Amino acid sequence: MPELPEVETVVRALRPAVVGARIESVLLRRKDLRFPFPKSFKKILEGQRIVSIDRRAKYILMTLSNDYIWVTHLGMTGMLAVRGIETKYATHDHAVIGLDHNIQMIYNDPRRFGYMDVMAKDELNTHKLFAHLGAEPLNKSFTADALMMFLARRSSPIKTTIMDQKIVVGVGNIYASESLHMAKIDPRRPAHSVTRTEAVNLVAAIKHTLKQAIKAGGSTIQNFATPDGGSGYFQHDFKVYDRAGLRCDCGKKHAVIEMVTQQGRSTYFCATCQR
DNA sequence: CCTTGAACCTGCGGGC
DNA sequence: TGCCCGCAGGTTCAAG
Repeated sequence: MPELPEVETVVRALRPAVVGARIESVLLRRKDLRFPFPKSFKKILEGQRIVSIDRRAKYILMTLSNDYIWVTHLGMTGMLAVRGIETKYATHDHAVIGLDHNIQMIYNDPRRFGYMDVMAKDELNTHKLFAHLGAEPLNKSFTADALMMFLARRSSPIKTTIMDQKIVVGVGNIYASESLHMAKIDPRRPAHSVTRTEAVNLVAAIKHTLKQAIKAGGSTIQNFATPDGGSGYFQHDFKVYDRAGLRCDCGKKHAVIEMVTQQGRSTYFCATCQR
Protein backbone atom coordinates (compact mmCIF):
# COMPACT_ATOMS: atom_id res chain seq x y z
CA MET A 1 0.00 0.00 0.00
CA PRO A 2 0.53 3.19 -0.13
CA GLU A 3 2.12 4.40 3.04
CA LEU A 4 1.18 7.75 4.55
CA PRO A 5 2.57 9.92 1.71
CA GLU A 6 0.71 7.94 -0.93
CA VAL A 7 -2.57 8.11 0.99
CA GLU A 8 -2.07 11.85 1.52
CA THR A 9 -1.40 12.24 -2.20
CA VAL A 10 -4.63 10.40 -3.04
CA VAL A 11 -6.63 12.54 -0.61
CA ARG A 12 -5.26 15.80 -1.98
CA ALA A 13 -5.87 14.73 -5.56
CA LEU A 14 -9.44 13.62 -4.87
CA ARG A 15 -10.40 16.66 -2.79
CA PRO A 16 -11.27 19.13 -5.56
CA ALA A 17 -13.26 16.52 -7.47
CA VAL A 18 -15.30 15.04 -4.65
CA VAL A 19 -15.92 17.68 -2.00
CA GLY A 20 -19.44 18.96 -2.54
CA ALA A 21 -20.28 16.15 -4.94
CA ARG A 22 -23.46 14.12 -4.48
CA ILE A 23 -23.31 10.33 -4.43
CA GLU A 24 -25.91 9.12 -6.90
CA SER A 25 -25.12 5.43 -7.06
CA VAL A 26 -23.05 2.74 -5.37
CA LEU A 27 -22.13 -0.36 -7.34
CA LEU A 28 -20.34 -3.15 -5.49
CA ARG A 29 -18.94 -5.60 -8.01
CA ARG A 30 -18.21 -8.13 -5.27
CA LYS A 31 -19.52 -8.45 -1.75
CA ASP A 32 -16.19 -8.22 0.05
CA LEU A 33 -12.68 -6.86 -0.06
CA ARG A 34 -10.58 -7.92 2.91
CA PHE A 35 -13.82 -7.79 4.89
CA PRO A 36 -17.40 -7.81 3.64
CA PHE A 37 -18.81 -4.40 2.80
CA PRO A 38 -21.12 -3.33 5.65
CA LYS A 39 -24.73 -4.32 5.04
CA SER A 40 -25.90 -0.71 5.14
CA PHE A 41 -23.07 0.62 2.95
CA LYS A 42 -25.14 1.44 -0.11
CA LYS A 43 -28.01 2.86 1.90
CA ILE A 44 -25.77 5.16 3.95
CA LEU A 45 -23.86 6.53 0.95
CA GLU A 46 -26.50 6.98 -1.70
CA GLY A 47 -28.09 10.42 -1.92
CA GLN A 48 -25.51 12.08 0.37
CA ARG A 49 -23.10 14.85 -0.39
CA ILE A 50 -19.42 14.47 0.41
CA VAL A 51 -18.68 17.24 2.88
CA SER A 52 -14.95 16.68 3.35
CA ILE A 53 -12.12 14.26 2.66
CA ASP A 54 -9.24 13.77 5.07
CA ARG A 55 -6.59 11.29 6.11
CA ARG A 56 -5.99 9.67 9.50
CA ALA A 57 -3.05 7.27 9.59
CA LYS A 58 -3.39 5.38 6.31
CA TYR A 59 -7.17 5.71 6.24
CA ILE A 60 -9.13 7.91 3.86
CA LEU A 61 -12.10 9.52 5.63
CA MET A 62 -14.98 11.06 3.72
CA THR A 63 -17.54 12.84 5.86
CA LEU A 64 -21.05 12.75 4.40
CA SER A 65 -23.95 15.16 4.75
CA ASN A 66 -25.77 12.66 7.03
CA ASP A 67 -22.88 12.81 9.54
CA TYR A 68 -21.58 9.40 8.66
CA ILE A 69 -17.96 8.84 7.76
CA TRP A 70 -17.07 6.62 4.84
CA VAL A 71 -13.72 4.99 5.63
CA THR A 72 -11.42 3.47 3.02
CA HIS A 73 -8.15 1.66 3.61
CA LEU A 74 -6.10 0.92 0.51
CA GLY A 75 -4.33 -2.16 1.86
CA MET A 76 -1.22 -2.97 -0.17
CA THR A 77 -2.51 -2.43 -3.67
CA GLY A 78 -5.70 -0.39 -3.41
CA MET A 79 -6.38 2.66 -5.57
CA LEU A 80 -9.16 5.18 -5.39
CA ALA A 81 -9.44 7.21 -8.56
CA VAL A 82 -11.90 9.50 -10.32
CA ARG A 83 -12.79 9.32 -13.97
CA GLY A 84 -15.66 10.11 -16.33
CA ILE A 85 -18.63 7.78 -16.55
CA GLU A 86 -17.72 4.50 -18.17
CA THR A 87 -19.49 1.22 -18.25
CA LYS A 88 -16.45 -0.85 -19.04
CA TYR A 89 -14.61 -1.98 -15.94
CA ALA A 90 -11.05 -3.11 -15.46
CA THR A 91 -10.09 -6.28 -13.65
CA HIS A 92 -10.21 -5.65 -9.91
CA ASP A 93 -12.50 -2.62 -10.17
CA HIS A 94 -14.46 -3.65 -7.08
CA ALA A 95 -16.52 -0.59 -6.17
CA VAL A 96 -17.91 2.13 -8.41
CA ILE A 97 -19.31 5.26 -6.76
CA GLY A 98 -21.31 7.38 -9.16
CA LEU A 99 -21.19 11.11 -8.44
CA ASP A 100 -23.10 13.96 -10.01
CA HIS A 101 -21.54 15.88 -12.93
CA ASN A 102 -20.78 12.57 -14.66
CA ILE A 103 -17.92 11.55 -12.43
CA GLN A 104 -17.17 8.11 -11.04
CA MET A 105 -14.95 7.14 -8.17
CA ILE A 106 -13.44 3.70 -8.74
CA TYR A 107 -11.88 1.46 -6.12
CA ASN A 108 -9.45 -1.00 -7.70
CA ASP A 109 -7.43 -3.46 -5.63
CA PRO A 110 -5.81 -6.63 -7.04
CA ARG A 111 -4.87 -8.18 -3.71
CA ARG A 112 -7.94 -6.99 -1.83
CA PHE A 113 -6.11 -6.25 1.42
CA GLY A 114 -8.01 -2.96 1.51
CA TYR A 115 -11.48 -2.44 2.92
CA MET A 116 -14.28 0.05 3.39
CA ASP A 117 -16.47 0.81 6.37
CA VAL A 118 -18.98 3.39 7.53
CA MET A 119 -19.44 4.83 11.00
CA ALA A 120 -21.22 7.69 12.71
CA LYS A 121 -19.10 10.84 12.86
CA ASP A 122 -19.00 10.97 16.67
CA GLU A 123 -17.93 7.35 16.80
CA LEU A 124 -14.64 7.99 15.00
CA ASN A 125 -12.21 8.14 17.91
CA THR A 126 -13.69 5.23 19.79
CA HIS A 127 -14.13 2.99 16.77
CA LYS A 128 -12.17 -0.24 16.74
CA LEU A 129 -10.12 0.86 13.75
CA PHE A 130 -9.01 4.14 15.30
CA ALA A 131 -9.04 3.78 19.08
CA HIS A 132 -5.53 2.34 19.31
CA LEU A 133 -3.74 4.48 16.75
CA GLY A 134 -0.62 6.31 17.84
CA ALA A 135 0.61 9.80 16.99
CA GLU A 136 0.34 11.39 13.57
CA PRO A 137 4.00 11.73 12.60
CA LEU A 138 3.54 15.18 11.07
CA ASN A 139 1.79 16.57 14.16
CA LYS A 140 3.56 18.49 16.88
CA SER A 141 2.52 15.80 19.35
CA PHE A 142 4.95 13.36 17.76
CA THR A 143 8.11 14.22 19.67
CA ALA A 144 11.25 12.43 20.79
CA ASP A 145 9.86 12.32 24.33
CA ALA A 146 6.65 10.70 23.16
CA LEU A 147 8.63 8.16 21.16
CA MET A 148 11.09 7.42 23.99
CA MET A 149 8.22 6.40 26.27
CA PHE A 150 7.43 3.50 23.97
CA LEU A 151 11.00 2.58 23.10
CA ALA A 152 11.98 2.12 26.72
CA ARG A 153 10.05 -1.10 27.19
CA ARG A 154 10.59 -2.66 23.80
CA SER A 155 13.23 -5.19 22.99
CA SER A 156 12.14 -5.68 19.38
CA PRO A 157 14.19 -4.04 16.63
CA ILE A 158 13.81 -0.29 16.21
CA LYS A 159 12.64 -0.75 12.62
CA THR A 160 9.76 -2.98 13.62
CA THR A 161 8.93 -0.59 16.44
CA ILE A 162 8.51 2.53 14.30
CA MET A 163 6.19 0.55 12.03
CA ASP A 164 3.90 -0.22 14.99
CA GLN A 165 0.79 1.86 14.39
CA LYS A 166 0.08 2.03 18.14
CA ILE A 167 3.23 4.14 18.51
CA VAL A 168 3.27 6.28 15.37
CA VAL A 169 1.03 5.85 12.35
CA GLY A 170 1.83 5.96 8.69
CA VAL A 171 5.41 4.69 8.68
CA GLY A 172 5.45 1.62 6.46
CA ASN A 173 8.16 -0.64 5.18
CA ILE A 174 9.73 1.83 2.75
CA TYR A 175 9.83 4.91 4.93
CA ALA A 176 10.96 2.94 7.99
CA SER A 177 14.15 1.96 6.16
CA GLU A 178 14.57 5.43 4.69
CA SER A 179 14.07 7.22 8.01
CA LEU A 180 16.51 4.99 9.89
CA HIS A 181 19.09 5.55 7.19
CA MET A 182 18.69 9.29 7.46
CA ALA A 183 18.98 9.10 11.26
CA LYS A 184 22.03 6.81 10.90
CA ILE A 185 20.53 4.15 13.16
CA ASP A 186 21.00 0.43 12.53
CA PRO A 187 17.49 -1.00 12.04
CA ARG A 188 18.42 -4.19 13.91
CA ARG A 189 19.13 -2.49 17.22
CA PRO A 190 16.73 -3.13 20.09
CA ALA A 191 14.35 -0.20 20.45
CA HIS A 192 15.40 0.41 24.07
CA SER A 193 19.02 0.96 23.01
CA VAL A 194 18.10 4.10 21.10
CA THR A 195 19.37 7.14 23.00
CA ARG A 196 17.49 10.37 23.46
CA THR A 197 19.74 12.15 20.99
CA GLU A 198 19.11 9.41 18.45
CA ALA A 199 15.38 9.59 19.09
CA VAL A 200 15.47 13.31 18.35
CA ASN A 201 17.21 12.56 15.05
CA LEU A 202 14.83 9.73 14.25
CA VAL A 203 11.71 11.81 14.82
CA ALA A 204 13.16 14.56 12.62
CA ALA A 205 14.09 12.00 9.96
CA ILE A 206 10.61 10.46 9.91
CA LYS A 207 8.98 13.88 9.56
CA HIS A 208 11.43 14.95 6.87
CA THR A 209 11.18 11.72 4.85
CA LEU A 210 7.39 11.73 4.87
CA LYS A 211 7.17 15.41 3.97
CA GLN A 212 9.59 15.04 1.09
CA ALA A 213 7.65 12.05 -0.21
CA ILE A 214 4.37 13.96 -0.06
CA LYS A 215 6.01 16.81 -1.94
CA ALA A 216 7.08 14.38 -4.65
CA GLY A 217 3.58 12.96 -4.91
CA GLY A 218 4.38 9.69 -3.17
CA SER A 219 6.22 6.69 -4.56
CA THR A 220 5.15 4.62 -7.50
CA ILE A 221 5.75 0.95 -7.09
CA GLN A 222 4.06 -1.63 -9.22
CA ASN A 223 0.47 -0.53 -9.37
CA PHE A 224 0.35 2.56 -7.23
CA ALA A 225 -0.59 5.67 -9.15
CA THR A 226 -2.11 8.97 -8.16
CA PRO A 227 -5.85 9.23 -8.81
CA ASP A 228 -5.41 11.37 -11.90
CA GLY A 229 -3.49 8.49 -13.45
CA GLY A 230 -0.10 10.05 -12.84
CA SER A 231 2.77 8.63 -10.86
CA GLY A 232 4.61 9.72 -7.80
CA TYR A 233 8.29 10.44 -8.03
CA PHE A 234 9.65 9.71 -4.58
CA GLN A 235 10.97 6.30 -5.58
CA HIS A 236 13.71 8.16 -7.44
CA ASP A 237 14.80 9.51 -4.08
CA PHE A 238 15.14 6.20 -2.24
CA LYS A 239 18.51 6.10 -0.52
CA VAL A 240 18.34 2.46 0.59
CA TYR A 241 14.95 0.88 -0.16
CA ASP A 242 15.21 -1.76 -2.88
CA ARG A 243 18.87 -0.89 -3.42
CA ALA A 244 20.63 -3.97 -2.04
CA GLY A 245 24.14 -4.35 -3.42
CA LEU A 246 24.42 -0.71 -4.49
CA ARG A 247 26.80 1.77 -2.93
CA CYS A 248 25.49 3.87 -0.11
CA ASP A 249 25.68 7.59 -0.73
CA CYS A 250 27.50 8.08 2.57
CA GLY A 251 30.53 7.70 0.32
CA LYS A 252 32.59 5.71 2.81
CA LYS A 253 34.88 3.07 1.39
CA HIS A 254 33.16 -0.31 0.79
CA ALA A 255 29.81 1.06 2.00
CA VAL A 256 27.22 -1.15 0.33
CA ILE A 257 23.51 -1.35 1.04
CA GLU A 258 22.39 -4.62 2.59
CA MET A 259 19.04 -6.32 2.85
CA VAL A 260 17.91 -8.32 5.87
CA THR A 261 14.56 -9.81 6.74
CA GLN A 262 12.87 -8.60 9.93
CA GLN A 263 9.56 -10.12 10.89
CA GLY A 264 8.95 -11.22 7.39
CA ARG A 265 9.64 -7.83 5.80
CA SER A 266 12.70 -6.66 3.91
CA THR A 267 14.85 -4.03 5.56
CA TYR A 268 17.52 -2.08 3.69
CA PHE A 269 20.40 -0.32 5.39
CA CYS A 270 24.05 0.61 5.24
CA ALA A 271 26.03 -1.04 8.03
CA THR A 272 28.80 1.51 7.53
CA CYS A 273 26.89 4.72 8.25
CA GLN A 274 24.06 3.26 10.34
CA ARG A 275 25.23 2.28 13.81
C1' DC B 1 1.80 -6.28 28.13
C1' DC B 2 5.36 -7.63 24.46
C1' DT B 3 7.01 -10.57 20.49
C1' DT B 4 6.76 -13.45 16.69
C1' DG B 5 4.82 -15.77 12.85
C1' DA B 6 1.12 -16.85 9.95
C1' DA B 7 -2.71 -15.44 7.36
C1' DC B 8 -5.34 -12.81 3.91
C1' DC B 9 -4.78 -12.40 -2.12
C1' DT B 10 -3.02 -11.57 -6.87
C1' DG B 11 0.67 -10.49 -10.06
C1' DC B 12 5.30 -10.02 -11.50
C1' DG B 13 10.08 -10.95 -12.28
C1' DG B 14 14.02 -14.02 -11.95
C1' DG B 15 16.04 -18.40 -12.47
C1' DC B 16 16.19 -22.68 -14.57
C1' DT C 1 8.94 -20.19 -24.21
C1' DG C 2 7.15 -21.70 -19.88
C1' DC C 3 6.86 -23.06 -15.15
C1' DC C 4 7.91 -22.54 -10.23
C1' DC C 5 9.35 -19.86 -6.50
C1' DG C 6 9.83 -15.88 -3.87
C1' DC C 7 8.53 -11.48 -3.06
C1' DA C 8 5.53 -7.08 -2.91
C1' DG C 9 3.27 -0.77 -0.08
C1' DG C 10 -0.51 -3.51 5.53
C1' DT C 11 -3.01 -5.19 9.25
C1' DT C 12 -4.87 -8.58 12.43
C1' DC C 13 -4.99 -12.53 15.16
C1' DA C 14 -3.28 -16.32 17.88
C1' DA C 15 0.02 -18.35 20.64
C1' DG C 16 4.17 -18.26 23.43
